[in-house]
Amino acid sequence: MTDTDTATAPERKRGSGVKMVYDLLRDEILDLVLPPGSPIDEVQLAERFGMSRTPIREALVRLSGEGLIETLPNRSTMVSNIDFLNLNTLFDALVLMYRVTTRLAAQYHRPEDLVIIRGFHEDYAAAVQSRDTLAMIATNAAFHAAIADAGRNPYFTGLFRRLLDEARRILRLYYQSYEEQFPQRFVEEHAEIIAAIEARDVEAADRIGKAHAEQIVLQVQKLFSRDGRLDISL
Amino acid sequence: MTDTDTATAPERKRGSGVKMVYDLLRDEILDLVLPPGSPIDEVQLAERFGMSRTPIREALVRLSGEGLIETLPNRSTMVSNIDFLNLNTLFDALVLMYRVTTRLAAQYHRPEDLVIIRGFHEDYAAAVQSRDTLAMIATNAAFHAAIADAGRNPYFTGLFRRLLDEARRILRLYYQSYEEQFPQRFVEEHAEIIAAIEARDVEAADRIGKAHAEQIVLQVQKLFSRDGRLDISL
DNA sequence: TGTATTTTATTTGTCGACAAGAAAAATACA
DNA sequence: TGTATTTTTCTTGTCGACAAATAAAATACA
Repeated sequence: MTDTDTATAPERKRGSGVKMVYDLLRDEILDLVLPPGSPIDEVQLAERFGMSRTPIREALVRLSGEGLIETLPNRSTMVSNIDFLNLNTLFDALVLMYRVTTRLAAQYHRPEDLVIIRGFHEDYAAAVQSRDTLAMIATNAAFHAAIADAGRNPYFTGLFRRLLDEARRILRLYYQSYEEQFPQRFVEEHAEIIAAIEARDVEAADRIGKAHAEQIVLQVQKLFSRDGRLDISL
Repeated sequence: MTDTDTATAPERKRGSGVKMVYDLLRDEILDLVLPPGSPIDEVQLAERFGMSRTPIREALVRLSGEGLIETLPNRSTMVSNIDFLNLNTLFDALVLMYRVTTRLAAQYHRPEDLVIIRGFHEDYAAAVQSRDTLAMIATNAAFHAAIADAGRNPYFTGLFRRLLDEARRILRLYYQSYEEQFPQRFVEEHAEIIAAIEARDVEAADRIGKAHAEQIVLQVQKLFSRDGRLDISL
């Protein structure tokens, strides 16, 4: 923690502090900068951001509502653990949401949606090219979230975003060990997905989306079953 | 607002206030005691519950996270409106979650789950018998939530609960106009669902769950809007 | 030395007060 | 009378301080 953080922020817009803290903590959690189990101290955060505990607390309540942190009453707050024992429930949900959102995108997308989707597609390809792991993970999530948006079902997109968040943490582990072969393949599959959506071919979108999701899940499952590791954190 | 509320609560366990306010407001919103658009005043609530604004605010942040209330920055907070224009997205999501959760329950339930499910089944039947509309709606949601729990996928149950909450508000409107014919039919369908789950007949559970959901949706849709349904095979 | 009890330390939960922002009301001005 | 501007009012957002709850440390006691 540096000292300059608090010094250079005497003025800031009313109401913006919560969002700033929320966004930053969220990213740090999802990128494993704050690994599962990390303690979250309100006073420390208040000093770091140069504000009182009240807005910090509000940000923490939000994060808690999304399951990213866990609070022991009267005692402590920490980054939620990754539940390796129930990874299959996450994968089940992910595969289904991949299917449904891709399917709905094929049905209901508008031309302008494809522009956005293609943008993230290129961002992802660029991240793969430059072997930027964190960017790969983030842009992949953004790509699929954009597809979900094009499907225009806020309930599905809401769940899907949460699942993609959780998956971000796991992919972060995955790519820490294997930084090489698969990403290029995913780029090609993404292109196929876009084509199916643009052609409004619902069944193809469903099929490819499912295959794509199962592809990823299988790779990750293979990794974890091989290592059999259940605890990585401190 | 009565005066006795504030007088009789000088002592209360630390940390319990938030949950109390959250639970009560949530119920009042879902039962339409607080109709969509109702203003939420922090000071008023603080006086009503005899506590400061801080715990009230935390409860409101939670409700906001679930989309039950909406906040205009620096200005006001109100109960979220029901989006009648996009009801079909809610119905799509509901039908799919009915299917998936019933299906998973048939696969993964344990004997003790059935006890709980049967309990809510009887509660619902009793509510129908006594024509208690609010109880019917609440126990119906509890029944299906219990089935989802038996399926043991926290991501699906999380979304499903939210959908059931939203549906509670709509059913409340529905039953205000039609208080008679359908509930008995739903009781019988619930019994069929239980039978399929107990027999671990996954396909039957899926099929009946889907039919049950579409049954309800169709009745409600007849009152509001219609079109473009989502229909996929698992 | 090992265990039970008291004390301290640390962190959270709650409070009352104040300031900022935005709408509503009041005023000025044509 | 109608419109622009100022003033007031009302609600939220933020703050610093204090109390409660719990864990850790220190002490008492066998």
